[in-house]
Amino acid sequence: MANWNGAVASREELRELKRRAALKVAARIFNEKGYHATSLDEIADEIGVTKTALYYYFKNKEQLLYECLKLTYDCGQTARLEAEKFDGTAFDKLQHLYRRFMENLMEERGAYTTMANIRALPDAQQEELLDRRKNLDRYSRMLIEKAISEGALRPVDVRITSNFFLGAVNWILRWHSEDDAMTPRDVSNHFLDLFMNGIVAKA
Amino acid sequence: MANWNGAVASREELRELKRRAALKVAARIFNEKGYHATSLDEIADEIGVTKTALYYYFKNKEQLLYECLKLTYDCGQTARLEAEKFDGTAFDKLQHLYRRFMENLMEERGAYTTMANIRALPDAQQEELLDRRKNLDRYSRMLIEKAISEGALRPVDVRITSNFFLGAVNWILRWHSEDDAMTPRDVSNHFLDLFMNGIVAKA
DNA sequence: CAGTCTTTTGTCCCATGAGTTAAAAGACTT
DNA sequence: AAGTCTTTTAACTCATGGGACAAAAGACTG
Repeated sequence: MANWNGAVASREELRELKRRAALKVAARIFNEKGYHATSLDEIADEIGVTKTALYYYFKNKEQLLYECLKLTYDCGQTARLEAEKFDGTAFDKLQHLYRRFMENLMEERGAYTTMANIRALPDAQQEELLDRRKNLDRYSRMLIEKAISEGALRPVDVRITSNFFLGAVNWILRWHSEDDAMTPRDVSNHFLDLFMNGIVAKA
Repeated sequence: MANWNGAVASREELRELKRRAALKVAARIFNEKGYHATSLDEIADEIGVTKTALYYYFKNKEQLLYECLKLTYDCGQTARLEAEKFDGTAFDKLQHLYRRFMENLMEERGAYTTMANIRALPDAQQEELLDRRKNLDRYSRMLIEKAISEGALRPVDVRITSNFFLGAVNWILRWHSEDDAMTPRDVSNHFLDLFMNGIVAKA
């Protein structure tokens, strides 16, 4: 009974689990202190191994950052893919896109490397990540435009509006912590409400 | 005619001018690459002097960052002070606060070190800057609260709302460049409109 | 133009931290 | 228990960059 599977992880599963754990720690410290200010020794210490052990799992420091950032960008990407599949008007899709995006960010908090400097990466990886962001932004603008032409939204400037909300969303992780009184759901609801309806009292 | 003043700068004025210029360059590079990834040699090179010359004007690298950040936080602070003096309802003051804040940020672009890591600074300076931010946030919340009780705003969650808009504003410098088609005025007008009225079409 | 500031430079020191290598410690197989 | 993987470690190299220092180059005064 070498391995009554499901309970015990295989070699490769174990490896993957350890990678994940390391990424989570790395992401947290990168965010607290910044990429360049964080030493591999520090990350390793926090995990409870030595620096060299990290090199067994990751090619180098850049790779570590790259994978952290990828996890972050996945939050937006999966939200986009979900919204695309979603059946409804552009207005519905827009809401879905941002709701899922916000919730992913707050839940996948381990990946919170939103603020780290992409420029630390080699050009190729930089471009890949920027492309993803661009896709999200493009999709967001497209939906806004469509929702306007459908009459659901008033004729706002698409670029400004998209940046407006993306900014507010990206900022969330700066003030919302894991143990916040408000759940991710609460926050995303409120944000959507503000985005859609503004704050002035209706006459 | 040692110095037909007004045309020629005095020693101290000259010194101040050079400090300013250095800060502007430093701020730009800190933002592009991050504080820790920027070497003093690099900043000095860009200015056209040697690293040691910088030490004549600034105590050390931290000081450089500190002063950059101070300039950034001044944008919010002056906006707050202006708003406080401003005569009008809480609603008017709120608009004024954010309008000036946004415009200051976009105009004083040289100080764009918003995103740099405050944690690189010694605790004392860190606290000082965080206090400033807190003051701005507190004032913003207070105005929102007052404007609600005055009936100008609907009863939104004050904390969420303040963070919502501060996020959108702080993000501006990530996408708005000096030579953008939209002037700071345009952007701030549009942002205020979005903030106040939201995007859904009125029935 | 000698003497005294102020500004800038060239050169050195030294800590930090990324990445390498070879060997040790576990784990799994037969 | 011997042999062969996989995982972790200790010890080293080496480039980078912050900061110190003393000397040089300008500028202003009498």
